[in-house]
Amino acid sequence: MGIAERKERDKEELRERILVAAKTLFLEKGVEKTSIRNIADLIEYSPGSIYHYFKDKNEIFHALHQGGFQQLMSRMEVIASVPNPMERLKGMGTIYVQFALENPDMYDLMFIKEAPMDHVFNSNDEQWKEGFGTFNFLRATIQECIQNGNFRGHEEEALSFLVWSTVHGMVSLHIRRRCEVVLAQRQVTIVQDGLNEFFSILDRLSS
Amino acid sequence: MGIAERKERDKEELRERILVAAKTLFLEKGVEKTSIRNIADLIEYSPGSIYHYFKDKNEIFHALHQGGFQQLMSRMEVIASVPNPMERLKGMGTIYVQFALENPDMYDLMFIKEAPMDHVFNSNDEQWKEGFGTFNFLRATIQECIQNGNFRGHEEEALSFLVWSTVHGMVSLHIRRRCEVVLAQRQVTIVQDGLNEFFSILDRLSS
DNA sequence: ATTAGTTTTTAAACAGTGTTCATTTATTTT
DNA sequence: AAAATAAATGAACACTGTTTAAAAACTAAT
Repeated sequence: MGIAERKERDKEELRERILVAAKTLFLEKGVEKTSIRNIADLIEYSPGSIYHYFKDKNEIFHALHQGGFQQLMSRMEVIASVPNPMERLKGMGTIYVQFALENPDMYDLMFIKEAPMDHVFNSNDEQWKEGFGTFNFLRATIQECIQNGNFRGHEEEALSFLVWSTVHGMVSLHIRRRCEVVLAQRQVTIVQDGLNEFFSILDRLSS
Repeated sequence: MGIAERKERDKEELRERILVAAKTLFLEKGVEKTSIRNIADLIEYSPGSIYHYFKDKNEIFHALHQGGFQQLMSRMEVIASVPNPMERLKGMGTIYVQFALENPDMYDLMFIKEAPMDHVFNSNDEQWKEGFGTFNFLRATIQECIQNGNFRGHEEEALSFLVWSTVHGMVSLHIRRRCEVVLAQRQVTIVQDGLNEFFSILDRLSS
């Protein structure tokens, strides 16, 4: 009676092949410019067969980004043990920007794309709870900074939002290609340079 | 010989009607999901006729994009006369956030929406100097701040990008509703609170 | 007023898209 | 081997941006 199991494995394997092909093409030409036919061509199946494994194109992308928040969170956990909260805060910024620039499509879906947020909030969505966790990690770190005497006079939640906004602003302007118009000659380094300016400001605030 | 002038006016009027229809649909359903046929239907012309007034769909977006920058720029010009560059910088932040929150759809179109940026970048001459204008105004103000002894050790362009990113980050997280889940109880005030935290930091950097 | 010339508008066509579905093909169970 | 089930197909539908030859509308000259 191992046949059903083998079929289940086969089905899962094809599902995985679709995801791998989709991810390859998404990263290569972008999500919008990748067609179902492109994916089907790459795995040498008919376009229709893909709809046996995924409801629509969105579900393919959804499946791909599913681990997005988990990935980001697990990256953050690497520096959770850094004792100095200011150093940890800067490390978080670096990791956040790195994650966004290395996975622009994922980041786009997680933080930029127009999405039915009500639905995300209502359904016990694992992904956003992870996002909630990431923000709480930031907030806890900033609270520690305040307790250590940094950011005197600042309010923890609003400051956390400001810090989040700063790194989000830089990477989202980059991802949505708004730097190109205004910073043509240094669009490659501008996010890193901006982040360094930010760190420089943080240092000045803590001394 | 007023015929040529009248025809010119008629042509300009239809061009304007196309832009109004396009703006309506872009803000309503997004650039990507608005088709030339949608625009043509709304103004009760054939799809092909639109190509007599605009080279392609990108050029329609470009025209609207440009108009948005002019609006923002004219708001900025109101405080161009403020002598203290630090005060002017804060005023610019206030105006920027105000513009974004009062015209979220237009802001979305200008700074967040997935849109063909190649066209904006490639168009030469005076037109994209307008788009440049707002950022250059920011850069000039920050340069003045540096000359006045503020932001010592900072690089003008990267710092300008950082400041832009900060305000953009706050309003874009708000517009794309990423605050709601994480800051459920103060989503109305969080952008203003974050901006005040930012101003507080700027003040601390200048003293 | 008629003709000629110019401009504007149109409809059809091309090559592409996401998605659906009846039909065919392959596999498993009886 | 036959019946039942599952999977894959390819054609079709309704779209998309864009091009283009033909038609219509309008102006200018005779």
